[in-house]
Amino acid sequence: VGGYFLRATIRDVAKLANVSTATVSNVITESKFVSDELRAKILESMRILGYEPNIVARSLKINKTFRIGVIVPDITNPFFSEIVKQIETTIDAAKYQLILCNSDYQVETEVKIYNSFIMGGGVDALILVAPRMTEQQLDGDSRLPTVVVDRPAFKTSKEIVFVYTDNYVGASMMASHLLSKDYLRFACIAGPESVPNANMRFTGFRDRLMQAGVEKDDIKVIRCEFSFDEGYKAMTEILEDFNLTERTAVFVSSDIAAWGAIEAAHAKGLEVPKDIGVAGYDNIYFANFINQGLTTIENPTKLMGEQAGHAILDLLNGKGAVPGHAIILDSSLIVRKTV
Amino acid sequence: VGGYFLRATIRDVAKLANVSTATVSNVITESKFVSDELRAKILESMRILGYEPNIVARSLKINKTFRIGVIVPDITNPFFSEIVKQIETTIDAAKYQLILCNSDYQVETEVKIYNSFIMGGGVDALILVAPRMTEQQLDGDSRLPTVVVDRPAFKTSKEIVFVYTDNYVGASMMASHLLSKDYLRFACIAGPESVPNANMRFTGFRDRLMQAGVEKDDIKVIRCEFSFDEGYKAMTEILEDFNLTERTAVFVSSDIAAWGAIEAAHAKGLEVPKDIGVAGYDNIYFANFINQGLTTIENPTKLMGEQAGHAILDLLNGKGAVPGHAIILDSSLIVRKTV
DNA sequence: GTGAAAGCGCTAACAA
DNA sequence: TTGTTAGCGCTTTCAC
Repeated sequence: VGGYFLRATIRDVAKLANVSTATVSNVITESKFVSDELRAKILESMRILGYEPNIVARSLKINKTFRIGVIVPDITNPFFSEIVKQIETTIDAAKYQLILCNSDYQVETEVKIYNSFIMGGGVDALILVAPRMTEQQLDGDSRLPTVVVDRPAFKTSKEIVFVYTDNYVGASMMASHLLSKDYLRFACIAGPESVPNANMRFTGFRDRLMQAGVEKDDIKVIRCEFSFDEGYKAMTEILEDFNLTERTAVFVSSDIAAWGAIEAAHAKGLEVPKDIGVAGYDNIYFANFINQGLTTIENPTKLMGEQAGHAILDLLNGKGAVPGHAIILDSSLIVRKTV
Repeated sequence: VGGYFLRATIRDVAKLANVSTATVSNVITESKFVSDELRAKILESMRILGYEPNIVARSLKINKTFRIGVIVPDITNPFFSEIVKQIETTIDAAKYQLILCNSDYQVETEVKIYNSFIMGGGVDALILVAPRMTEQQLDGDSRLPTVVVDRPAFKTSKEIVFVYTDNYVGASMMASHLLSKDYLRFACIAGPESVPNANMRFTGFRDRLMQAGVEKDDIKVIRCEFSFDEGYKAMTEILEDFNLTERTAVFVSSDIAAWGAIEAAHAKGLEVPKDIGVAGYDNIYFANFINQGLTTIENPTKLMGEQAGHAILDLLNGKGAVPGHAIILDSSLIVRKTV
């Protein structure tokens, strides 16, 4: 269609330079020594023909694509986009490219994408960010080196490495902080039950509270997706049920949903933290500016992305191939102004 | 390394089913009729062997990868992540995958990535989001169908389609609005000069203002990158120079920078819009909640992403191959509370 | 309706 | 040091 010319192949170059394709290949890959004379002639021929190696043919031959599949719930979520960006930066340095897929928070979609990767090939490895599929599925018939980010490790026989923070501990730090601020009633806007870390956050929070003597009835739970809208809705619901006669705090299990929750409180004419306390989780970039500064738990996205990138690179280079290896990063309490 | 088994090939399947590879291929691609008997036998063999076609080999043969390269300044920027997400959704429906690269707002990086795509192959097409390279570079020796998003069209002989809004018009709408609000002095925190649309926004803004009789000296300009941090810095700088004795408004040429600018104003003890008006551009998802609602210009990210996706698909299918075809989307003024 | 065989563009063993 | 050649796994013409 209109104006496209045929690409030169290695054979065209070889012919023009009067050498064999093997020699051309050797100057391209720098895998063998080629005399200066020939090398110059070949380079010149390549220039004349505008030759660039066909990456697909090479991939087929060497059985390596230099591409890594990344599955993420939603690239639009700042928490995930930070991670992806860092992954990209890290693997780019090693000449790998990233194939990005959104699962849209749907397990079925995630599994579909996952299967198409592990079966179809076309990538050398896989990075799964906050995956929701079952451990069995993850431990299934993949032949690909895999790193799982932001999900607790589990026992596996596969070449999987896990990069995450201890969300149970994080959530209980937040609970302690809330306790120290003299809140009496609590709500948790927790993430979906299909997300292991959402459950870690909820149980970490609740356990710490109950351990401090808070009654179960004084801890309301509501589940929602990790999004602004759902956080907004969840908070609206809570506000309808709850009478705020006692000092109450809401722990929302992601900053983005916490932001939505805060706006929902505003919409009801409530001030944060005066009328109700709201805490988040993740410490996304913007957290610092949500409602003058959202109190939250640091979930080190950059570090996670970086570690995930390095981990996958290691796996690809045959290092760090301990099945189920876990890289556990630190998280910490970030006290700001919403609680 | 440890536990990986060899993938079955089409020949293994053929052997097991006692047919030729051609027949197996025919059932896979459904390109020719195969008797029910053989088809069943082949399907069964595939199942037994856990066979899946090697996508790389197929790509080499049919000279098509079903992958599209997408270059974006920064996936972490909500404006871009929205676009990318929509692109992904759109092309996914046509079985294409997306290879994501961040240029980090650097022209050199962008050009490097661009070249590696147009030379090396490995993708069937390219989508460039808000690219900064020159028109000559864009009109250079690419053989790939390309769509350029969020940048004004220019004359080209290549199979490029442009998807964008008229930023000159958008900015002048904002200027009109500011005028109607009786502001007397103006500043424009404009994007980098290397970005065509940043200049459109600035000139559209200034022209409208001067046309209404505003003196050039009452329009301050300062350039910065499209980011929260840079918007913050730019505003800080403006505030040091400007005495706010007269009603002044700052037009920031992206929402994300506008947010930074607003926070900078807050840091100086100023209230928006009481002490100073701030307007943005793009209407990103969060704009609705920045400082109770950022006044801005709608830049339809979803539509842009969608149109870009469809455009690239059309190009790939040989449709819409008019060199330099432009798809111009509407933008509109979104009046909220910061001005 | 099915099969034999060529060949996509490259790399790498082996030969010279 | 350089060349010959087989073959990666697939699709596709062309016989049958």
